[in-house]
Amino acid sequence: MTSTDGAPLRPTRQRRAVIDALASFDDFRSAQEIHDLLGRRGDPVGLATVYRTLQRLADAGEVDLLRTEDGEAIYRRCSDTHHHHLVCRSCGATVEVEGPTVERWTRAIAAEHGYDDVSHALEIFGTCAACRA
Amino acid sequence: MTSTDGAPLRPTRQRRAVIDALASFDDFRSAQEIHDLLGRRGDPVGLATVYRTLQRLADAGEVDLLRTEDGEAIYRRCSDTHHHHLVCRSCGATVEVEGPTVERWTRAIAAEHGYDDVSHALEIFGTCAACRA
DNA sequence: CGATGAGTTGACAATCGTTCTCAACTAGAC
DNA sequence: GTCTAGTTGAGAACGATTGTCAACTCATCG
Repeated sequence: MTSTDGAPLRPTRQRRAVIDALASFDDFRSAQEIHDLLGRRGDPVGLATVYRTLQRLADAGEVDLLRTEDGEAIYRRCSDTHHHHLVCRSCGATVEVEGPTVERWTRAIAAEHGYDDVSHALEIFGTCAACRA
Repeated sequence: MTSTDGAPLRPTRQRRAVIDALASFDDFRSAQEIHDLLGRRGDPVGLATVYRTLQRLADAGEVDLLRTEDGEAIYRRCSDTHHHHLVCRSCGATVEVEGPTVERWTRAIAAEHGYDDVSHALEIFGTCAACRA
């Protein structure tokens, strides 16, 4: 928990493998799915290591971490600017969206109630054009 | 999963106990905390029953279900209108907030990307006035 | 009142995602 | 090559949640 960050973070085969995997898909995947993917791909990485790596990346803000309805953690590489997700509830297709509107609104609402040091989590769910057909 | 709803839902001591417990606090609590609370209060209800009851209530929209950072489910009774939560990240104090701004924004963004049948989840975290001191 | 049957309960086992443990194993610095 | 701190993987451990199933509770009907 002491993300004192001083950690050097060595570039190992395993870390590279996980990062490569993340680069190979555009939707959110669970740690286990990524672990399986690596195994099938012939670049096996221990499950614990996958979890550890994903955790580090998430801490560093290099991947997004979401929770499915039943609390499972799912990951996806992401751009480093603050943004939200528009996720298709049937096929999982994800679009990163952003806009000052919500940012402003949440800050205002929080201030109004005396809350400080504000952050927020917003996910939008819908049915994408393809799935509607 | 077939929430055909036809279920009568008998008002038992246990169900009443859980509902009473929910009425006795204003922040989000985990199923286990509620289970403990009931035990201490001398109105013991089996853990499985607490989970089952909370689930039913959540399905019926009578309680809000949130996920903590580490994926644990936490519950709280709620008003039945659509709203969001402003949660103090240190003491858990919660304020229900709502406003047309976000609703409008999310719908617009979704439409812009061809997404239909939109819903969204927004939680705001911050430090409340009391905790800042 | 007693029989009946569907809904409900609770102790406990079972799942399943995730984290921990720890000895063996690097990657780089000297 | 030697050292040392960081890293890895197999498997155990954990913790929240769900499943199992026999006992129980109620409302209803005779």
